[in-house]
Amino acid sequence: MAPASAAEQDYLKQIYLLQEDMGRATTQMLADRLGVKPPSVTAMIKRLAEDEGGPLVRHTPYRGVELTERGLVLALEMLRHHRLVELFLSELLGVPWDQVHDEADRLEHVLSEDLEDRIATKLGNPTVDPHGDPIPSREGVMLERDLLRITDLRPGARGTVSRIDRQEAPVLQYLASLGLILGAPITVESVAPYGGVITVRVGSPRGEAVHSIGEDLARHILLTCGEANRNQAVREGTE
Amino acid sequence: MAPASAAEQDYLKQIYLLQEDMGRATTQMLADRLGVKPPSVTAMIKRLAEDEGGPLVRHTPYRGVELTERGLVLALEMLRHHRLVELFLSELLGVPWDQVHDEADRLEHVLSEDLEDRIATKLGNPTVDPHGDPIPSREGVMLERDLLRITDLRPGARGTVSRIDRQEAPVLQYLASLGLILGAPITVESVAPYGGVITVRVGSPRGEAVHSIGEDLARHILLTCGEANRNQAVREGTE
DNA sequence: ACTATAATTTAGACAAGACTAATACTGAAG
DNA sequence: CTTCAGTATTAGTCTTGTCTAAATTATAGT
Repeated sequence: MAPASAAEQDYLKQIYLLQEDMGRATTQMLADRLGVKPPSVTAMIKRLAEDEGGPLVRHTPYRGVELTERGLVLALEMLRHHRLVELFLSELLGVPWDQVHDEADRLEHVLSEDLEDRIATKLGNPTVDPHGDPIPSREGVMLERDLLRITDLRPGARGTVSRIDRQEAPVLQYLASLGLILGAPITVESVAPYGGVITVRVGSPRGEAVHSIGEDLARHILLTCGEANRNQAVREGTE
Repeated sequence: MAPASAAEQDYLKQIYLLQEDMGRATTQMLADRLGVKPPSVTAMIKRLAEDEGGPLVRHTPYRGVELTERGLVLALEMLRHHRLVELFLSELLGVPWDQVHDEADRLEHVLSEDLEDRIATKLGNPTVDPHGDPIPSREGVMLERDLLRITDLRPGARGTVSRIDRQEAPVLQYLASLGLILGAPITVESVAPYGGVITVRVGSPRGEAVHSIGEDLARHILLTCGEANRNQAVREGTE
């Protein structure tokens, strides 16, 4: 549909992800995530902003960048490719959890529409990937799920790990070693008042292991919580 | 093992293929196959010849180019990737046999060694791809098969289609429409003396359709022939 | 042996993407 | 209101891989 180089696709995807979880995308943040120096980002943004066939991003100098409608479509297409491939590798080839992300990062750019469709069909048109991240539909729509970050719960709250919003293999390995994998039931034991440390019990309500997790990491673990917990579980200040 | 860009990999693969089926690789032939102009080929050959870490090709100006040991290893690795992917797409995702080539051409460059292994294992370490082309082993060894080109048979000879040495989708579609697919039994009906046209009967010895095929195309259809046919089937001049 | 044609290579240009060094802007603290 | 630290941008360079136009070499035909 739209011809964009692999590099352009990477930038668009990353701008989308930053908008989603930081609220905005700055030159610096993009440089970090893409493993590139800031001037390279500025240069690419310029190219994306004056793409023949319409701008893919809107750039306010010194103020950051945001996707246009066209850019969003391409970003979501990449995200769909990426997450479908992750699930495909995991389900059909047994690639370990923590490795699918890196493989998918390379494969996503060379996936034809036809192959995308075949993979989606083979997997039964899935809506989430192996990390619990939502897979956009062909039309760019993602399933809304009512998830809460561990950091938004108060002690005593319980839930099931449903999404992990980090992709670095070592981080995922570490979490898995604590039993923090998709579907694991957990209970928040305590939240250190200023320390930024959260203690969770992993497994059945009264069994298993208890682990302390830094706030930075805990923020990326999302849970589904039963109705019971939902109302009073949210910390103040989150609204 | 060796870092080579996608473009370099394409050149090495194509040089290998040309050496294999033309005996040598010239600038022009490479330009045609790679969809590139001759000066680009010369430039790339120069780069391949003075690769840091040892030359990948040997170039005799105006005389063509050939792979070094190092270049051969890389070429075979690409060929393995390509053919494994073809089979994978065909077997596990039902991609039609005339399309797998083009998909594989893009995927071959982003396949990790780990993924290569997983695919090979999943497919039972296959030795031929959907076109009957041999898949090199991890060590770069290919199964030797005793195949004869249709053009090397004389009238009356019989055999089974076992390899088709063309990859263009329209050509493959055409052959399939004549029933010339892997495993089809055929009989050579006649060979026009100077015309370059060969007539074959497709299907059981006395049934089915008869088709005329140009020599250029027929040369790319390889057969397994029973012992009976083997000895006297070979045209003179082939040794 | 000589010459026309075809194939090859050289020369020089360009686009994509990245980098470093230098400059400009923003925002927070005094 | 000024200053300073941090972030962003510009300017200029490099590499990869491609192109066109021009020059060179090989080869086939007489």
